Amino acid sequence: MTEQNLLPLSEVTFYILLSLAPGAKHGYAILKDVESMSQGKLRFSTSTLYDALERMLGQKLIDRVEEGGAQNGGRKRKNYRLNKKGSGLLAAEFKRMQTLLEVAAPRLQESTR
Amino acid sequence: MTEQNLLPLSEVTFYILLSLAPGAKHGYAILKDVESMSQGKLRFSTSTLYDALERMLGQKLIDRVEEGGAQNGGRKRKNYRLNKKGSGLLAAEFKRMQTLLEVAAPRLQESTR
DNA sequence: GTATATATTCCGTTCAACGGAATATTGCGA
DNA sequence: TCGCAATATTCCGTTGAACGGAATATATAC
Repeated sequence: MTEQNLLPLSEVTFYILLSLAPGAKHGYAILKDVESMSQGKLRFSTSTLYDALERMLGQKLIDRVEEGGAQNGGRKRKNYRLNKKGSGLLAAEFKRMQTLLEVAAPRLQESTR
Repeated sequence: MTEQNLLPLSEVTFYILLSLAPGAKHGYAILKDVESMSQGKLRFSTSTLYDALERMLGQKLIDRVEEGGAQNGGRKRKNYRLNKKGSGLLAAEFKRMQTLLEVAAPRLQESTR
């Protein structure tokens, strides 16, 4: 999987990476963070979020770091941390969007003339 | 279907709207246009393109305008034209991306510190 | 006329995204 | 300590966008 093949990022992937950029978080915290980042406009269902986290682990964009907490057999909160590949991909998507906006701007003018 | 529900646009939808902004085109011409717009980096399969065009017709983002050409019973080239809803949606997606970049920029800094 | 480029349609597969319910854990006030 | 709300994760089934690739049709050039 080259970086190019992963672009463009889906909205959920982009927001997860963005949410983890300042530091590790567990799933539910990401959910709330995205909600506030988007002024409540964006709300992913839990399945969408956790599906995406699993996928991103498989793609090696993020790492899971266990937290002390729940006892044996119980569920633990799982923390996720951006790794090098993940932050590189986030930066690449950022650039992709910037470039796209530059390409799009002059055409947008034409559509409203 | 409100405009919000259609956002974010998929890459193929965005590029189709963008390609039609300067004027009507038929499917294959859009395909070639997108290729050149992206300096050959982006190439949709024909099924992806024509699937998207059908969907966008259903969503009333574009209109089909028949062209003189092929005789009775044969296939005609079909031209597609951006309508008001389509160009509005393109503008909305443009703004969405701009806003997203603004939100993302400070976080990107943090991820590379 | 036949090869090549242009153009559209069709078929089957995969997988991200989703709603929503079920399950589990933590914190807190009465 | 009981119970309730908030926090947090997992599970299930469905849908539809995106895709590769083949088939089909038409136009153009030689």
